[in-house]
Amino acid sequence: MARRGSYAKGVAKREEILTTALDVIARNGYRRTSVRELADAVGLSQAGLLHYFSSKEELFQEILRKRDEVDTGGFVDNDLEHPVEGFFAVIRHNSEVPGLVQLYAQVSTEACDPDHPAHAFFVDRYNQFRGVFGTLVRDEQAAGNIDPELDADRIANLFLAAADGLQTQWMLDPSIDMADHVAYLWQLVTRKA
Amino acid sequence: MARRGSYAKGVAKREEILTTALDVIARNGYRRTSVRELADAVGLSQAGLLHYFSSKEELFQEILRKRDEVDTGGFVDNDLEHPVEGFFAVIRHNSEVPGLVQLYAQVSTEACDPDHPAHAFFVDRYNQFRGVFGTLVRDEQAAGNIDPELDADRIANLFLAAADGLQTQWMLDPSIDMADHVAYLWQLVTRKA
DNA sequence: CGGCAAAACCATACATCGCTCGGTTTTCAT
DNA sequence: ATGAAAACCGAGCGATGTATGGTTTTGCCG
Repeated sequence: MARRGSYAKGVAKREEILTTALDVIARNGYRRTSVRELADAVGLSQAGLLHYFSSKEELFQEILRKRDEVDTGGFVDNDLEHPVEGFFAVIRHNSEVPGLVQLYAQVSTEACDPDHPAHAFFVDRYNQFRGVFGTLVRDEQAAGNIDPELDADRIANLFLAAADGLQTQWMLDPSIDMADHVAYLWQLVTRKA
Repeated sequence: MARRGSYAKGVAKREEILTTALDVIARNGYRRTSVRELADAVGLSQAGLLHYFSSKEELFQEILRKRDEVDTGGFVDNDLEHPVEGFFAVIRHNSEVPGLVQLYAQVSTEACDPDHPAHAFFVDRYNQFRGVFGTLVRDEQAAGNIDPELDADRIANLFLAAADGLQTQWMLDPSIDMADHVAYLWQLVTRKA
């Protein structure tokens, strides 16, 4: 009943774990990163780390959730001339944090399994993004920048899919420019030949 | 020096392993499938199975390589009125073998790590597909079906990316129609508004 | 045939993994 | 100051992928 919150030291440590874990993954790669290594990197035992995140998968999910918060706060909400520029900015930013991209790709793929603890998180995430991008397209249609005959929902899904799929291609061959390709897709959609 | 080939029994068993493994993965999911389970399913010990595939990852890579052979032989090479229809057919076929799609998504993502044994395989695979789809687009441009001003290579990459990304969305929400969305992207590219 | 090298296959063991359990130490509101 | 909860640990459990050193089976060659 008398539930007490986290101590100051606890919340700081939790934050330290999140940022340090991302560093370790970026350096060692997702596959070779174990809970023991992550615990060592922040000066904890494995059991000590698992006091904060009850499983490895929960820790990873939390890293990605934090990334989403930073991204939507820093890029998407800005008052840009063209709202889609915020989307491009996120993608450009991603190519500077390959460890995060790798982590995202790996976890989101694993979470396709309905039994995965982060399954619901990603289902919800994609639905949110579909909604946001769908209204973005509809706004551009209303503004006369996109042919109103086009299907906004399908276009939204295609953009999310292209962004995801380009990550795979970029990780396999970093000379692939993700933002450039997504911008070209936008050009394909907005062109009025 | 006197290297002898596989016995008849061996090649049959190898084939049985490939098909059975795919069944098991489709039923249990990629995450919950262990080498011991796969070995049991074909009546072998773990060591017996690893005589054919020196590692779990090599086995999975071999399943995907075989899938590619079947797909390109059965769909792409056909003399279709519109060659891109072969591409759509593969995607439609994929939605009937969710286990394979899950396996492909998982392994291709893991193989983004340069140290992964299947890394070179996937780098090569994507380069091949980029080439094939690029010439497909250029052919359509020559035939007057696609605006010759458009960048065939970028479009090819976008199609591969969309196909990959739609797999994630489809696995998270099977009501997403992958083939329909890719066909819509084709419509976006071929339209001459 | 018969022999014999290589393929097919197994029992066992090992290191590492994520995670649990029972405990001790540290924090901090009262 | 005190006591309850948070912070943290040592030890260990079950499962995993894989290496080792062997035995059995196959099928080419003389």
